[in-house]
Amino acid sequence: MSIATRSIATPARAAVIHPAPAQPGRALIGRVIEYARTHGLQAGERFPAERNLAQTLGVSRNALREALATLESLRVVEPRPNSGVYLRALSSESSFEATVLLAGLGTAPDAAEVRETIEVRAALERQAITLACARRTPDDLARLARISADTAAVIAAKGNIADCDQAFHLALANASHNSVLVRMLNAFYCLTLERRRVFFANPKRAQASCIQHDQLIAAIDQRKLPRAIKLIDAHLGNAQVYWKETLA
Amino acid sequence: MSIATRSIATPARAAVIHPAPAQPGRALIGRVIEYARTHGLQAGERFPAERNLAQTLGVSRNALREALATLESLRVVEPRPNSGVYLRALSSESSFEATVLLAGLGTAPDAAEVRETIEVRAALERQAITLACARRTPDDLARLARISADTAAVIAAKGNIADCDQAFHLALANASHNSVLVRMLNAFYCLTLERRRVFFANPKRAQASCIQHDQLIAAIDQRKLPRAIKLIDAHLGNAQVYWKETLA
DNA sequence: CTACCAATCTGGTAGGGCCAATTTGACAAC
DNA sequence: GTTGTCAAATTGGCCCTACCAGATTGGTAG
Repeated sequence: MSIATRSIATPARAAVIHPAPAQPGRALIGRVIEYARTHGLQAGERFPAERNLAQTLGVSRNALREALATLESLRVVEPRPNSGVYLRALSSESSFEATVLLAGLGTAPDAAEVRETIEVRAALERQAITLACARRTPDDLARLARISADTAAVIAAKGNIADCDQAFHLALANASHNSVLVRMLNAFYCLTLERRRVFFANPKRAQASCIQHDQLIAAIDQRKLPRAIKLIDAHLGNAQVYWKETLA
Repeated sequence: MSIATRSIATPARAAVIHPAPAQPGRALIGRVIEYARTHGLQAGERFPAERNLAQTLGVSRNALREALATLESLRVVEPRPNSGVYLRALSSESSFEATVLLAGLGTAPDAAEVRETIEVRAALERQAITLACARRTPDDLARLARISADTAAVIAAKGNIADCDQAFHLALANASHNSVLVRMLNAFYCLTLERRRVFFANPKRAQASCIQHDQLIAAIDQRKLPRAIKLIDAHLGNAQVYWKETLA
Protein backbone atom coordinates (compact mmCIF):
# COMPACT_ATOMS: atom_id res chain seq x y z
CA MET A 1 0.00 0.00 0.00
CA SER A 2 1.41 3.37 -1.04
CA ILE A 3 1.97 6.22 1.36
CA ALA A 4 -0.72 8.25 -0.38
CA THR A 5 -3.30 5.53 0.11
CA ARG A 6 -2.36 5.13 3.73
CA SER A 7 -2.60 8.83 4.46
CA ILE A 8 -6.07 8.85 2.99
CA ALA A 9 -7.29 5.75 4.74
CA THR A 10 -5.85 6.64 8.12
CA PRO A 11 -8.43 9.21 9.30
CA ALA A 12 -11.25 6.80 8.62
CA ARG A 13 -9.35 3.95 10.20
CA ALA A 14 -8.71 6.05 13.27
CA ALA A 15 -12.45 6.21 13.96
CA VAL A 16 -12.78 2.45 13.88
CA ILE A 17 -12.74 0.55 17.12
CA HIS A 18 -11.11 -2.80 16.80
CA PRO A 19 -12.21 -5.55 19.15
CA ALA A 20 -8.91 -5.86 20.98
CA PRO A 21 -6.17 -7.31 18.78
CA ALA A 22 -6.06 -10.95 19.85
CA GLN A 23 -4.76 -10.68 23.40
CA PRO A 24 -2.92 -13.81 24.49
CA GLY A 25 -5.22 -14.33 27.45
CA ARG A 26 -8.25 -14.54 25.18
CA ALA A 27 -7.33 -18.01 24.00
CA LEU A 28 -7.94 -19.40 27.46
CA ILE A 29 -11.49 -18.07 27.45
CA GLY A 30 -12.15 -20.05 24.31
CA ARG A 31 -10.72 -23.16 25.89
CA VAL A 32 -12.99 -22.81 28.91
CA ILE A 33 -16.00 -22.56 26.61
CA GLU A 34 -14.70 -25.50 24.64
CA TYR A 35 -14.32 -27.48 27.85
CA ALA A 36 -17.97 -26.87 28.67
CA ARG A 37 -19.01 -28.00 25.21
CA THR A 38 -16.85 -31.11 24.96
CA HIS A 39 -17.89 -32.20 28.44
CA GLY A 40 -21.54 -31.66 27.63
CA LEU A 41 -22.07 -29.09 30.35
CA GLN A 42 -25.67 -27.89 30.39
CA ALA A 43 -26.97 -24.53 31.60
CA GLY A 44 -27.00 -24.50 35.39
CA GLU A 45 -24.38 -27.20 35.71
CA ARG A 46 -21.14 -26.72 37.57
CA PHE A 47 -17.59 -26.57 36.30
CA PRO A 48 -14.89 -28.54 38.10
CA ALA A 49 -13.28 -26.74 41.00
CA GLU A 50 -10.95 -23.97 39.89
CA ARG A 51 -7.87 -25.84 41.08
CA ASN A 52 -8.79 -28.96 39.14
CA LEU A 53 -9.95 -27.12 36.02
CA ALA A 54 -6.75 -25.08 35.96
CA GLN A 55 -4.71 -28.27 36.10
CA THR A 56 -6.84 -29.92 33.43
CA LEU A 57 -6.36 -26.95 31.12
CA GLY A 58 -2.67 -26.80 31.95
CA VAL A 59 -2.72 -23.21 33.22
CA SER A 60 -2.30 -21.58 36.58
CA ARG A 61 -5.27 -20.86 38.75
CA ASN A 62 -4.65 -17.13 38.36
CA ALA A 63 -4.90 -17.26 34.59
CA LEU A 64 -8.06 -19.34 34.82
CA ARG A 65 -9.63 -16.92 37.27
CA GLU A 66 -8.98 -14.02 34.91
CA ALA A 67 -10.74 -15.90 32.15
CA LEU A 68 -13.62 -16.70 34.48
CA ALA A 69 -13.84 -13.05 35.54
CA THR A 70 -14.30 -12.12 31.89
CA LEU A 71 -16.90 -14.82 31.34
CA GLU A 72 -18.72 -13.70 34.45
CA SER A 73 -18.94 -10.11 33.25
CA LEU A 74 -20.48 -11.40 30.03
CA ARG A 75 -22.96 -13.49 32.02
CA VAL A 76 -21.70 -16.70 30.41
CA VAL A 77 -20.80 -18.08 33.80
CA GLU A 78 -21.89 -17.50 37.36
CA PRO A 79 -19.39 -18.05 40.18
CA ARG A 80 -20.98 -18.79 43.55
CA PRO A 81 -18.65 -18.33 46.51
CA ASN A 82 -17.79 -21.54 48.32
CA SER A 83 -19.79 -23.54 45.85
CA GLY A 84 -18.47 -23.48 42.33
CA VAL A 85 -18.65 -21.88 38.92
CA TYR A 86 -21.89 -22.52 37.07
CA LEU A 87 -22.67 -22.30 33.37
CA ARG A 88 -25.49 -20.00 32.32
CA ALA A 89 -27.83 -20.36 29.35
CA LEU A 90 -25.75 -18.90 26.54
CA SER A 91 -28.62 -18.19 24.18
CA SER A 92 -30.71 -16.19 26.62
CA GLU A 93 -28.73 -15.14 29.66
CA SER A 94 -25.33 -14.28 28.25
CA SER A 95 -24.72 -10.81 26.93
CA PHE A 96 -24.49 -9.95 23.28
CA GLU A 97 -20.88 -9.02 23.94
CA ALA A 98 -20.27 -12.69 24.59
CA THR A 99 -21.24 -13.37 20.99
CA VAL A 100 -18.83 -10.71 19.83
CA LEU A 101 -16.07 -12.24 21.92
CA LEU A 102 -16.74 -15.79 20.83
CA ALA A 103 -16.85 -14.69 17.20
CA GLY A 104 -13.48 -13.04 17.70
CA LEU A 105 -12.18 -16.37 18.95
CA GLY A 106 -13.18 -18.03 15.72
CA THR A 107 -16.36 -19.66 16.96
CA ALA A 108 -18.40 -19.60 13.80
CA PRO A 109 -21.94 -18.29 14.22
CA ASP A 110 -24.67 -20.40 12.69
CA ALA A 111 -27.13 -19.20 10.09
CA ALA A 112 -29.86 -18.52 12.65
CA GLU A 113 -27.60 -16.26 14.67
CA VAL A 114 -26.58 -14.28 11.60
CA ARG A 115 -30.24 -13.76 10.70
CA GLU A 116 -31.03 -12.66 14.23
CA THR A 117 -28.06 -10.32 14.33
CA ILE A 118 -29.09 -8.69 11.07
CA GLU A 119 -32.63 -8.18 12.34
CA VAL A 120 -31.40 -6.40 15.45
CA ARG A 121 -28.88 -4.36 13.54
CA ALA A 122 -31.62 -3.20 11.17
CA ALA A 123 -33.71 -1.99 14.10
CA LEU A 124 -30.79 -0.06 15.55
CA GLU A 125 -29.74 1.45 12.23
CA ARG A 126 -33.29 2.60 11.56
CA GLN A 127 -33.39 4.26 14.95
CA ALA A 128 -29.99 5.86 14.28
CA ILE A 129 -31.18 7.27 10.95
CA THR A 130 -34.41 8.52 12.50
CA LEU A 131 -32.58 10.38 15.24
CA ALA A 132 -29.86 11.58 12.86
CA CYS A 133 -32.43 13.22 10.62
CA ALA A 134 -33.67 15.17 13.60
CA ARG A 135 -30.39 16.01 15.28
CA ARG A 136 -27.60 16.02 12.71
CA THR A 137 -25.29 19.02 12.95
CA PRO A 138 -23.13 20.56 10.21
CA ASP A 139 -20.19 18.80 11.86
CA ASP A 140 -21.91 15.45 11.52
CA LEU A 141 -22.59 16.05 7.85
CA ALA A 142 -19.04 17.21 7.24
CA ARG A 143 -17.64 14.09 8.89
CA LEU A 144 -19.90 11.86 6.84
CA ALA A 145 -18.90 13.65 3.65
CA ARG A 146 -15.22 13.36 4.50
CA ILE A 147 -15.52 9.63 5.16
CA SER A 148 -17.39 9.21 1.90
CA ALA A 149 -14.57 10.99 0.08
CA ASP A 150 -12.03 8.75 1.80
CA THR A 151 -14.05 5.74 0.74
CA ALA A 152 -14.01 6.86 -2.89
CA ALA A 153 -10.26 7.36 -2.69
CA VAL A 154 -9.71 3.89 -1.27
CA ILE A 155 -11.86 2.41 -4.02
CA ALA A 156 -9.83 4.32 -6.63
CA ALA A 157 -6.66 2.90 -5.07
CA LYS A 158 -8.19 -0.58 -5.20
CA GLY A 159 -8.10 -0.90 -1.42
CA ASN A 160 -10.59 -2.59 0.87
CA ILE A 161 -13.25 -0.24 2.25
CA ALA A 162 -14.33 -2.37 5.21
CA ASP A 163 -12.81 0.10 7.66
CA CYS A 164 -14.25 3.06 5.78
CA ASP A 165 -17.66 1.42 5.81
CA GLN A 166 -17.43 0.90 9.53
CA ALA A 167 -16.33 4.50 10.01
CA PHE A 168 -19.28 5.70 7.95
CA HIS A 169 -21.85 3.75 9.93
CA LEU A 170 -20.17 4.80 13.18
CA ALA A 171 -20.38 8.43 12.08
CA LEU A 172 -24.01 7.86 11.18
CA ALA A 173 -24.63 6.51 14.66
CA ASN A 174 -22.80 9.50 16.11
CA ALA A 175 -25.11 11.82 14.19
CA SER A 176 -27.96 10.37 16.23
CA HIS A 177 -26.27 11.90 19.27
CA ASN A 178 -27.03 8.77 21.24
CA SER A 179 -23.94 7.16 22.70
CA VAL A 180 -25.78 4.01 23.74
CA LEU A 181 -26.77 3.48 20.14
CA VAL A 182 -23.18 4.09 19.05
CA ARG A 183 -21.87 1.49 21.45
CA MET A 184 -24.41 -1.13 20.48
CA LEU A 185 -23.86 -0.67 16.78
CA ASN A 186 -20.14 -0.69 17.33
CA ALA A 187 -20.48 -4.16 18.81
CA PHE A 188 -22.00 -5.30 15.52
CA TYR A 189 -19.16 -3.86 13.50
CA CYS A 190 -16.61 -5.57 15.71
CA LEU A 191 -18.52 -8.79 15.21
CA THR A 192 -18.63 -8.58 11.44
CA LEU A 193 -15.40 -6.82 10.50
CA GLU A 194 -13.78 -9.82 8.88
CA ARG A 195 -16.91 -10.77 6.99
CA ARG A 196 -17.31 -7.27 5.67
CA ARG A 197 -13.71 -7.33 4.50
CA VAL A 198 -14.55 -10.36 2.38
CA PHE A 199 -17.79 -8.74 1.22
CA PHE A 200 -16.00 -5.62 0.04
CA ALA A 201 -13.29 -7.56 -1.76
CA ASN A 202 -15.75 -7.39 -4.63
CA PRO A 203 -15.23 -3.91 -6.22
CA LYS A 204 -18.80 -3.75 -7.52
CA ARG A 205 -20.15 -4.13 -4.00
CA ALA A 206 -17.77 -1.45 -2.74
CA GLN A 207 -18.85 0.94 -5.48
CA ALA A 208 -22.54 0.32 -4.84
CA SER A 209 -22.09 0.79 -1.13
CA CYS A 210 -20.32 4.09 -1.63
CA ILE A 211 -23.13 5.42 -3.81
CA GLN A 212 -25.72 4.40 -1.25
CA HIS A 213 -23.75 6.14 1.46
CA ASP A 214 -23.86 9.38 -0.51
CA GLN A 215 -27.59 9.03 -0.99
CA LEU A 216 -27.99 8.49 2.73
CA ILE A 217 -25.97 11.60 3.50
CA ALA A 218 -28.19 13.64 1.18
CA ALA A 219 -31.36 12.30 2.76
CA ILE A 220 -30.11 13.12 6.25
CA ASP A 221 -28.94 16.53 5.12
CA GLN A 222 -32.41 17.29 3.77
CA ARG A 223 -34.07 15.61 6.76
CA LYS A 224 -36.09 13.37 4.43
CA LEU A 225 -36.79 10.67 6.99
CA PRO A 226 -39.00 8.31 4.95
CA ARG A 227 -36.47 8.30 2.13
CA ALA A 228 -33.61 7.76 4.56
CA ILE A 229 -35.39 4.77 6.11
CA LYS A 230 -36.00 3.34 2.65
CA LEU A 231 -32.34 3.81 1.76
CA ILE A 232 -31.00 2.23 4.92
CA ASP A 233 -33.30 -0.76 4.51
CA ALA A 234 -32.06 -1.23 0.97
CA HIS A 235 -28.47 -0.73 2.08
CA LEU A 236 -28.72 -3.35 4.79
CA GLY A 237 -30.60 -5.59 2.40
CA ASN A 238 -27.40 -6.02 0.39
CA ALA A 239 -25.60 -7.49 3.36
CA GLN A 240 -28.60 -9.63 4.19
CA VAL A 241 -28.69 -11.17 0.74
CA TYR A 242 -24.94 -11.73 0.83
CA TRP A 243 -25.04 -13.50 4.16
CA LYS A 244 -27.95 -15.66 3.17
CA GLU A 245 -26.01 -16.79 0.11
CA THR A 246 -22.75 -17.48 1.88
CA LEU A 247 -24.42 -19.43 4.68
CA ALA A 248 -26.91 -21.35 2.57
CA MET B 1 -45.20 -12.44 51.72
CA SER B 2 -47.62 -15.35 52.03
CA ILE B 3 -46.91 -18.80 50.66
CA ALA B 4 -49.74 -18.42 48.17
CA THR B 5 -48.29 -15.23 46.75
CA ARG B 6 -44.84 -16.73 46.48
CA SER B 7 -46.05 -19.79 44.65
CA ILE B 8 -47.76 -17.57 42.12
CA ALA B 9 -44.86 -15.19 41.68
CA THR B 10 -42.21 -17.86 41.44
CA PRO B 11 -42.73 -19.04 37.84
CA ALA B 12 -42.50 -15.49 36.58
CA ARG B 13 -39.51 -14.80 38.76
CA ALA B 14 -37.77 -17.86 37.42
CA ALA B 15 -37.68 -16.34 33.95
CA VAL B 16 -35.95 -13.21 35.19
CA ILE B 17 -32.22 -12.95 34.87
CA HIS B 18 -30.66 -11.04 37.67
CA PRO B 19 -27.42 -9.23 36.96
CA ALA B 20 -25.27 -11.27 39.33
CA PRO B 21 -26.08 -10.62 42.98
CA ALA B 22 -23.37 -8.21 44.04
CA GLN B 23 -20.25 -10.33 43.83
CA PRO B 24 -17.53 -9.18 46.19
CA GLY B 25 -15.02 -8.74 43.38
CA ARG B 26 -17.28 -6.26 41.65
CA ALA B 27 -16.45 -3.57 44.16
CA LEU B 28 -12.87 -3.43 42.95
CA ILE B 29 -14.01 -2.75 39.40
CA GLY B 30 -15.84 0.29 40.65
CA ARG B 31 -12.77 1.46 42.49
CA VAL B 32 -10.65 1.20 39.35
CA ILE B 33 -13.17 3.32 37.46
CA GLU B 34 -13.26 5.74 40.36
CA TYR B 35 -9.48 5.95 40.31
CA ALA B 36 -9.56 6.93 36.66
CA ARG B 37 -12.15 9.59 37.39
CA THR B 38 -10.56 11.11 40.47
CA HIS B 39 -7.17 11.21 38.77
CA GLY B 40 -8.62 12.85 35.71
CA LEU B 41 -7.60 10.07 33.35
CA GLN B 42 -8.63 10.86 29.80
CA ALA B 43 -9.38 8.40 27.02
CA GLY B 44 -6.15 6.99 25.65
CA GLU B 45 -4.21 7.73 28.79
CA ARG B 46 -2.38 5.08 30.76
CA PHE B 47 -3.08 3.70 34.20
CA PRO B 48 -0.19 3.29 36.64
CA ALA B 49 1.65 0.01 36.34
CA GLU B 50 -0.31 -2.92 37.73
CA ARG B 51 2.07 -3.33 40.66
CA ASN B 52 1.76 0.30 41.68
CA LEU B 53 -1.98 0.54 41.09
CA ALA B 54 -2.59 -2.60 43.13
CA GLN B 55 -0.64 -1.12 46.02
CA THR B 56 -2.44 2.21 45.71
CA LEU B 57 -5.82 0.46 45.83
CA GLY B 58 -4.65 -1.77 48.65
CA VAL B 59 -5.29 -5.04 46.84
CA SER B 60 -3.11 -7.76 45.40
CA ARG B 61 -2.00 -7.69 41.82
CA ASN B 62 -4.09 -10.79 41.14
CA ALA B 63 -7.31 -9.23 42.30
CA LEU B 64 -6.57 -6.11 40.29
CA ARG B 65 -5.85 -8.16 37.19
CA GLU B 66 -9.20 -9.92 37.50
CA ALA B 67 -10.92 -6.56 37.63
CA LEU B 68 -8.91 -5.39 34.64
CA ALA B 69 -9.80 -8.57 32.73
CA THR B 70 -13.46 -7.73 33.25
CA LEU B 71 -12.96 -4.11 32.19
CA GLU B 72 -11.06 -5.27 29.13
CA SER B 73 -13.86 -7.56 28.03
CA LEU B 74 -16.23 -4.60 28.27
CA ARG B 75 -13.81 -2.45 26.26
CA VAL B 76 -13.47 0.05 29.08
CA VAL B 77 -9.76 -0.54 29.21
CA GLU B 78 -7.12 -1.79 26.80
CA PRO B 79 -4.05 -3.60 28.15
CA ARG B 80 -1.02 -3.49 25.90
CA PRO B 81 1.66 -6.04 26.70
CA ASN B 82 4.91 -4.54 27.91
CA SER B 83 3.42 -1.09 27.82
CA GLY B 84 0.54 -0.54 30.19
CA VAL B 85 -3.20 -0.47 30.65
CA TYR B 86 -4.94 2.31 28.76
CA LEU B 87 -8.35 3.87 29.29
CA ARG B 88 -10.73 3.80 26.35
CA ALA B 89 -13.45 6.30 25.53
CA LEU B 90 -16.30 5.18 27.76
CA SER B 91 -19.06 6.90 25.83
CA SER B 92 -18.18 5.45 22.43
CA GLU B 93 -15.80 2.52 22.71
CA SER B 94 -16.98 0.72 25.81
CA SER B 95 -19.75 -1.82 25.51
CA PHE B 96 -23.28 -1.24 26.69
CA GLU B 97 -22.70 -4.03 29.18
CA ALA B 98 -20.25 -1.69 30.88
CA THR B 99 -23.14 0.67 31.55
CA VAL B 100 -25.14 -2.20 33.01
CA LEU B 101 -22.24 -3.15 35.22
CA LEU B 102 -21.53 0.37 36.40
CA ALA B 103 -25.21 0.90 37.11
CA GLY B 104 -25.15 -2.25 39.23
CA LEU B 105 -22.29 -0.72 41.18
CA GLY B 106 -24.42 2.29 42.04
CA THR B 107 -22.91 4.66 39.52
CA ALA B 108 -25.89 6.85 38.81
CA PRO B 109 -26.57 7.42 35.12
CA ASP B 110 -27.13 10.99 34.08
CA ALA B 111 -30.27 12.28 32.41
CA ALA B 112 -28.75 12.12 28.92
CA GLU B 113 -27.85 8.47 29.31
CA VAL B 114 -31.35 7.61 30.49
CA ARG B 115 -32.83 9.33 27.45
CA GLU B 116 -30.46 7.52 25.15
CA THR B 117 -31.17 4.21 26.78
CA ILE B 118 -34.90 4.68 26.41
CA GLU B 119 -34.50 5.54 22.74
CA VAL B 120 -32.56 2.37 22.05
CA ARG B 121 -34.88 0.24 24.11
CA ALA B 122 -37.84 1.59 22.14
CA ALA B 123 -36.19 0.59 18.86
CA LEU B 124 -35.53 -2.92 20.15
CA GLU B 125 -39.01 -3.37 21.62
CA ARG B 126 -40.60 -2.24 18.36
CA GLN B 127 -38.53 -4.79 16.48
CA ALA B 128 -39.47 -7.46 19.02
CA ILE B 129 -43.17 -6.69 18.60
CA THR B 130 -42.87 -6.66 14.84
CA LEU B 131 -41.21 -10.05 14.75
CA ALA B 132 -43.50 -11.44 17.44
CA CYS B 133 -46.57 -10.58 15.37
CA ALA B 134 -45.13 -12.62 12.53
CA ARG B 135 -43.70 -15.55 14.45
CA ARG B 136 -45.56 -15.96 17.72
CA THR B 137 -46.56 -19.54 18.46
CA PRO B 138 -49.41 -20.78 20.66
CA ASP B 139 -46.77 -21.51 23.29
CA ASP B 140 -45.59 -17.91 23.22
CA LEU B 141 -49.13 -16.64 23.66
CA ALA B 142 -49.79 -19.10 26.47
CA ARG B 143 -46.65 -18.00 28.28
CA LEU B 144 -47.59 -14.35 27.91
CA ALA B 145 -51.10 -15.04 29.18
CA ARG B 146 -49.77 -16.96 32.15
CA ILE B 147 -47.38 -14.16 33.10
CA SER B 148 -50.20 -11.66 32.77
CA ALA B 149 -52.32 -13.77 35.12
CA ASP B 150 -49.41 -13.94 37.56
CA THR B 151 -49.07 -10.20 37.36
CA ALA B 152 -52.73 -9.69 38.19
CA ALA B 153 -52.38 -12.05 41.14
CA VAL B 154 -49.38 -10.16 42.47
CA ILE B 155 -51.27 -6.88 42.15
CA ALA B 156 -54.21 -8.38 44.02
CA ALA B 157 -51.79 -9.47 46.75
CA LYS B 158 -50.35 -5.93 46.81
CA GLY B 159 -46.93 -7.16 45.72
CA ASN B 160 -44.42 -5.47 43.46
CA ILE B 161 -44.72 -6.50 39.82
CA ALA B 162 -41.24 -5.44 38.70
CA ASP B 163 -40.17 -9.06 38.21
CA CYS B 164 -43.45 -9.92 36.48
CA ASP B 165 -43.02 -6.93 34.19
CA GLN B 166 -39.52 -8.07 33.29
CA ALA B 167 -40.76 -11.61 32.70
CA PHE B 168 -43.49 -10.28 30.42
CA HIS B 169 -41.13 -8.25 28.30
CA LEU B 170 -38.66 -11.12 28.22
CA ALA B 171 -41.43 -13.44 27.02
CA LEU B 172 -42.37 -10.83 24.44
CA ALA B 173 -38.78 -10.79 23.22
CA ASN B 174 -38.79 -14.57 23.16
CA ALA B 175 -41.89 -14.50 20.97
CA SER B 176 -39.77 -12.71 18.37
CA HIS B 177 -37.71 -15.92 18.20
CA ASN B 178 -34.55 -13.85 18.06
CA SER B 179 -32.11 -14.68 20.82
CA VAL B 180 -29.89 -11.71 20.09
CA LEU B 181 -32.84 -9.43 20.68
CA VAL B 182 -33.62 -11.28 23.90
CA ARG B 183 -30.12 -10.81 25.19
CA MET B 184 -29.95 -7.14 24.34
CA LEU B 185 -33.31 -6.37 25.89
CA ASN B 186 -32.34 -8.42 28.91
CA ALA B 187 -29.40 -6.08 29.43
CA PHE B 188 -31.87 -3.20 29.71
CA TYR B 189 -33.96 -5.01 32.26
CA CYS B 190 -30.89 -5.75 34.35
CA LEU B 191 -29.99 -2.09 34.11
CA THR B 192 -33.35 -0.79 35.25
CA LEU B 193 -34.62 -3.44 37.66
CA GLU B 194 -34.32 -1.30 40.76
CA ARG B 195 -35.87 1.72 39.10
CA ARG B 196 -38.79 -0.31 37.86
CA ARG B 197 -39.32 -1.60 41.36
CA VAL B 198 -39.75 1.97 42.54
CA PHE B 199 -41.91 2.78 39.54
CA PHE B 200 -44.29 -0.10 40.28
CA ALA B 201 -44.53 0.74 43.96
CA ASN B 202 -47.39 2.93 42.77
CA PRO B 203 -50.41 0.58 42.43
CA LYS B 204 -52.05 2.71 39.75
CA ARG B 205 -49.00 2.35 37.52
CA ALA B 206 -48.96 -1.39 38.10
CA GLN B 207 -52.62 -1.68 37.22
CA ALA B 208 -52.23 0.40 34.07
CA SER B 209 -49.21 -1.61 32.99
CA CYS B 210 -51.07 -4.88 33.43
CA ILE B 211 -53.95 -3.67 31.27
CA GLN B 212 -51.56 -2.55 28.55
CA HIS B 213 -49.85 -5.92 28.65
CA ASP B 214 -53.17 -7.64 28.00
CA GLN B 215 -53.87 -5.33 25.09
CA LEU B 216 -50.44 -6.12 23.67
CA ILE B 217 -51.09 -9.84 23.96
CA ALA B 218 -54.36 -9.43 22.09
CA ALA B 219 -52.73 -7.42 19.32
CA ILE B 220 -49.98 -9.99 18.89
CA ASP B 221 -52.50 -12.81 18.99
CA GLN B 222 -54.46 -11.18 16.18
CA ARG B 223 -51.28 -10.15 14.36
CA LYS B 224 -52.40 -6.53 14.29
CA LEU B 225 -48.95 -5.03 13.85
CA PRO B 226 -49.80 -1.32 13.55
CA ARG B 227 -51.92 -1.51 16.68
CA ALA B 228 -49.20 -3.44 18.51
CA ILE B 229 -46.62 -0.81 17.61
CA LYS B 230 -48.93 1.91 18.83
CA LEU B 231 -49.49 0.05 22.07
CA ILE B 232 -45.82 -0.58 22.77
CA ASP B 233 -44.96 3.06 22.06
CA ALA B 234 -47.63 4.13 24.52
CA HIS B 235 -46.48 1.53 27.02
CA LEU B 236 -42.88 2.68 26.89
CA GLY B 237 -44.07 6.28 26.95
CA ASN B 238 -45.18 5.77 30.55
CA ALA B 239 -41.68 4.90 31.64
CA GLN B 240 -40.27 7.74 29.60
CA VAL B 241 -42.48 10.31 31.29
CA TYR B 242 -41.65 8.85 34.68
CA TRP B 243 -37.91 9.01 34.13
CA LYS B 244 -38.08 12.53 32.80
CA GLU B 245 -39.90 13.59 35.95
CA THR B 246 -37.62 11.82 38.40
CA LEU B 247 -34.47 13.13 36.76
CA ALA B 248 -35.65 16.68 36.09
C1' DC C 1 27.08 11.21 16.36
C1' DT C 2 26.22 6.42 16.06
C1' DA C 3 25.97 1.66 17.52
C1' DC C 4 25.52 -1.30 20.95
C1' DC C 5 24.50 -3.33 25.28
C1' DA C 6 22.89 -3.71 29.93
C1' DA C 7 19.68 -2.15 33.42
C1' DT C 8 14.96 -1.32 34.03
C1' DC C 9 10.07 -1.40 33.47
C1' DT C 10 6.04 -3.48 31.52
C1' DG C 11 2.30 -6.99 31.39
C1' DG C 12 1.72 -12.35 31.29
C1' DT C 13 2.07 -16.41 33.88
C1' DA C 14 3.11 -19.85 37.41
C1' DG C 15 2.69 -21.79 41.96
C1' DG C 16 2.59 -21.39 46.73
C1' DG C 17 -0.31 -20.33 50.84
C1' DC C 18 -4.16 -18.61 54.02
C1' DC C 19 -9.01 -17.49 55.06
C1' DA C 20 -14.05 -17.92 55.58
C1' DA C 21 -18.07 -20.10 54.25
C1' DT C 22 -20.22 -24.22 52.86
C1' DT C 23 -20.77 -29.00 52.36
C1' DT C 24 -20.03 -33.62 53.79
C1' DG C 25 -19.89 -37.45 56.60
C1' DA C 26 -18.86 -39.81 60.69
C1' DC C 27 -20.31 -40.30 65.28
C1' DA C 28 -23.05 -39.92 69.33
C1' DA C 29 -27.54 -39.42 71.56
C1' DC C 30 -32.19 -40.50 71.61
C1' DG D 1 -33.93 -45.81 62.72
C1' DT D 2 -33.83 -40.95 63.38
C1' DT D 3 -31.83 -36.86 64.75
C1' DG D 4 -28.41 -33.68 66.35
C1' DT D 5 -23.59 -32.29 66.46
C1' DC D 6 -19.15 -31.39 65.28
C1' DA D 7 -14.89 -31.96 62.69
C1' DA D 8 -12.77 -32.68 58.25
C1' DA D 9 -12.78 -31.73 53.49
C1' DT D 10 -13.99 -28.73 49.70
C1' DT D 11 -14.68 -24.35 47.55
C1' DG D 12 -14.04 -19.68 45.88
C1' DG D 13 -11.72 -15.13 47.37
C1' DC D 14 -7.57 -13.20 48.10
C1' DC D 15 -2.55 -12.46 48.86
C1' DC D 16 2.47 -13.08 48.01
C1' DT D 17 6.71 -14.07 45.56
C1' DA D 18 9.02 -15.27 41.58
C1' DC D 19 10.17 -15.70 36.78
C1' DC D 20 9.67 -14.71 31.76
C1' DA D 21 9.63 -12.06 27.36
C1' DG D 22 9.28 -7.95 25.05
C1' DA D 23 9.96 -2.95 25.09
C1' DT D 24 12.11 1.14 26.71
C1' DT D 25 15.83 3.71 28.49
C1' DG D 26 20.26 5.30 29.43
C1' DG D 27 24.91 5.08 29.35
C1' DT D 28 29.08 3.78 27.14
C1' DA D 29 32.38 2.48 23.67
C1' DG D 30 33.60 3.26 19.04
